[in-house]
Amino acid sequence: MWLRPPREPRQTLSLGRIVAEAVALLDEEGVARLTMRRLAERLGTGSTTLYWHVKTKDDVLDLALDAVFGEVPLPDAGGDWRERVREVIGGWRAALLRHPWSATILDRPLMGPHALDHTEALYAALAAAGLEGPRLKAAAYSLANFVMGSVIMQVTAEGHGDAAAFLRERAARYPLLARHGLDCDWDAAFADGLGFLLTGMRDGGGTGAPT
Amino acid sequence: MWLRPPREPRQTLSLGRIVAEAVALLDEEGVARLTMRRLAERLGTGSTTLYWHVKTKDDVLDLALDAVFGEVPLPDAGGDWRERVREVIGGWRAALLRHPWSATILDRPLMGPHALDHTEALYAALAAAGLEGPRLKAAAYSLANFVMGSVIMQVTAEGHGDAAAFLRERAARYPLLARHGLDCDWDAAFADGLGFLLTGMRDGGGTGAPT
DNA sequence: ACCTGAACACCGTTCAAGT
DNA sequence: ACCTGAACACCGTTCAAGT
Repeated sequence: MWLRPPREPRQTLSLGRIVAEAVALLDEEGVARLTMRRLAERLGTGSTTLYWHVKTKDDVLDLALDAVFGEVPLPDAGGDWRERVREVIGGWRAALLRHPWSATILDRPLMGPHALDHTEALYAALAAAGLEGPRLKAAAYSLANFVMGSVIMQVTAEGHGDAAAFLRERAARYPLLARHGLDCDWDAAFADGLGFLLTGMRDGGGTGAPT
Repeated sequence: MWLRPPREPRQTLSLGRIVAEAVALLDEEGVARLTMRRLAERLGTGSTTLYWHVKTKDDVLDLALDAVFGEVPLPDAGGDWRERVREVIGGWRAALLRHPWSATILDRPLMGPHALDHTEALYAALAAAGLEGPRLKAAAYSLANFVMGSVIMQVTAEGHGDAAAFLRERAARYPLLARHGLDCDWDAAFADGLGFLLTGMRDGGGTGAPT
């Protein structure tokens, strides 16, 4: 008895533990290192064991992404609707930027419980502003597209080398880009864009049909 | 001589041929099937041969994505600036939607010559509207984010099962989503959102600072 | 119900070698 | 300059088998 190795007090595996470890792995090592084998290793199991808890590696990614949305607190109702929208959308942005790998992973349905809770909250904030029908839908759609796009653009820009220097060398061909593409204040650009959308969806804009 | 196999009149390999074949492969078989081996097979070479023309598989993806931008005609200057912006942004959207795999690939720097030409054209259209400085930048940023987000959202929504039915079952928990998340008219939603942005960036919106 | 190991059919990439 | 083959160090996933 005493000579036997002291029976690893390792917690039993569970979906929750798998997802938490996946997020940690993604944070620490990046998306390319998320491997069923590597994940299992960090959990102290064989890779094939994961397949009892999860159907495929894609499941792990879906769950990890939803966990990011789970970090965002839901806004409380009431108050200025504009402020509430800024809170929801800003919350998404902050959470996604905290986990840059999520930008690489945004090309999958946001149908997890946390994502849905937040999307519903966004609709609620817009409905409180008096929007309804296709107009409400268009507003929610635009805002969601805008955040997703922002995060992806920022993460990829920050991740890949010195684009500014690259553009400066080509200032002759791309004068406007070279002048403005540099020294990004991402937060300000984001706030401005959000401002455009918010005032746009108040002041008509209607079906946006070309004239 | 006559008995020898008739010396494959196979065109010599070139970067152009590799990229064209990669786009065809992506269109026909999807992003998961883009493999250096599979690509080489379609080109009638060994997979390792590709590495003389290309440094890594990522290069192939970068080139394929830029080729998509290359399909979009550049807008001619002049005319209503709003119409011109709609032309550029709508052109991006159409081209990206024609190659749904591109949505999965948008998390990489859009620094290819075609992408840069179009981004410069977008800046030019906005500059023609009188925008300048950080305001111009914010406008371009918002528009680019919006298209990218739109394409990604639409492609993933269309690619993955019946989200509408899923939401209908959960109408109790997500009432607004269940009511509006269905029967999407993507084109209308896109046009509306673009309208929001265009009117927003004309009518002030300023730094979008919260009040 | 949960975990394991061996095995299958793949990957991207390197490199010495050929023409 | 361009192409080839063999080889390395990996992948996701299945499945029969164990407890």
